[in-house]
Amino acid sequence: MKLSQSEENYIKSIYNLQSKTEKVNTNSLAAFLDTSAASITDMLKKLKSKNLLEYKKYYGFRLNGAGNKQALKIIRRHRLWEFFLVSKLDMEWEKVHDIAEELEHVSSAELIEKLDRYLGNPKIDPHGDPIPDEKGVMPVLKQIALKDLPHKRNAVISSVSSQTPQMMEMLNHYGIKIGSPIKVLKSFVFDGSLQVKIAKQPECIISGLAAQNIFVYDT
Amino acid sequence: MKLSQSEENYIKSIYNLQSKTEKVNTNSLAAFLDTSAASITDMLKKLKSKNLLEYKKYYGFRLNGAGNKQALKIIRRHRLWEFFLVSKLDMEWEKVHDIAEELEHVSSAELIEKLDRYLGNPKIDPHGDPIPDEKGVMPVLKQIALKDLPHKRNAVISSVSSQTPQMMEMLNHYGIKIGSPIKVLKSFVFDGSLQVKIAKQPECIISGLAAQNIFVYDT
DNA sequence: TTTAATTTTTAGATTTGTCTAAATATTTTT
DNA sequence: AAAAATATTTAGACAAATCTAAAAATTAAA
Repeated sequence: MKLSQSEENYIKSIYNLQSKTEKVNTNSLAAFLDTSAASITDMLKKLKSKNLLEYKKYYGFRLNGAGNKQALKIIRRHRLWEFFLVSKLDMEWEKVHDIAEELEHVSSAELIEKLDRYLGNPKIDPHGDPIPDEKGVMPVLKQIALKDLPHKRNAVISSVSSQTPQMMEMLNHYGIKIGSPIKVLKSFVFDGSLQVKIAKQPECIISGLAAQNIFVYDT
Repeated sequence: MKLSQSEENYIKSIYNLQSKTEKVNTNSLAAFLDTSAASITDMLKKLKSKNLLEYKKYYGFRLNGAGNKQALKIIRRHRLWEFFLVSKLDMEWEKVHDIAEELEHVSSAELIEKLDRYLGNPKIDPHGDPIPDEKGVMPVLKQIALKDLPHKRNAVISSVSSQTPQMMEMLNHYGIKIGSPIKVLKSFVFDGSLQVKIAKQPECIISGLAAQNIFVYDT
């Protein structure tokens, strides 16, 4: 099924809202898309007629199986492009969203599968969000504290718990970014500090306290 | 200036037709875009109002300076993406046009400049067409017979003169494709044959006759 | 349980890009 | 140079996606 850019944007937005609330309602989607409630109603009719949506007037709506599948396809494209922009083109992860928003609508299946292979079948995007596979399955990623990551295991930084200026200063210094590949080389029992290798940067030491507040996906 | 996809497609098409005929006329553009003459007239008015076009009713039209600049920007994006698809994603050059047709409308300047750098500032796309630089200047590429290419010079295969099945068989065997990087390692005076290195493939020997019929851009 | 407030939908208009059919201009032919 | 053929433009309509304003349905409040 060939969808217009608008239809794709609506589907993706509904998917995102759905993951937070059970049923999505017109006004919240209107707010999310910064558009009028009337436009939402118009598009809902259209998506319903294409059998992507469960929708009863005045009762809210949610994607059905087919709609969810479409959403995952679009999200997959978006996140793969984000990964590309950061890891290959060296763009900053804060900036790639809007560009990926455009690239995601290029729908060639061959393109996306080759891009995926070229990128090494990444499991999470630069914002730390999981990338659905070619069948639309979200990878299940267990998030653990860096201090609990076994040695030599390839992992990816997923989040940081403390966002104090002091912490941020240190993260910046070590070039620690969401999505950066990381590996623990050695741990020191004395103070819990770790010797780690982050992305392409030289090895460095991270304190035990930092290692408790940095979380990674063990892939 | 932000242009719609349609506007960009018209501009690009006019540019292409212009390179063949002096003035473009309504019907030829309609045929080229597989659309009605009336649509052409509609869009011409729009492009004229945006000052991209010299257009006098019933007298044909052509892009002005600003229009040409826009066209070159779009062509640059198209050809860079084609290069990416072939050289990085390993797609076949016959298949990349349609995908590049979609990618070319993603207009972030930063994206394109970073893509260009990432690809190594290529000068020709996989079809052998030159890629305009970031200022919109088409590179001037001198095309010479492979037999006249100096040793060790980095060149790119641009065309083949003879397209007999026998020739094609040989080209396929050696993996010779338009756009492949090529370098002459050694030449044998006795029969004019050359030892060459093509793309990532192992070194091979090409006959003097073949070397007369294969043309390259000396970059 | 009526009234008030909120949410959602409908009605009708607008913009962009397209179309067909008719009108007009230009070019070619006789 | 008038008629015929061709090319181009205009007029009017249509579909997609949006909007505003008004109507209808639902929910909350008094």
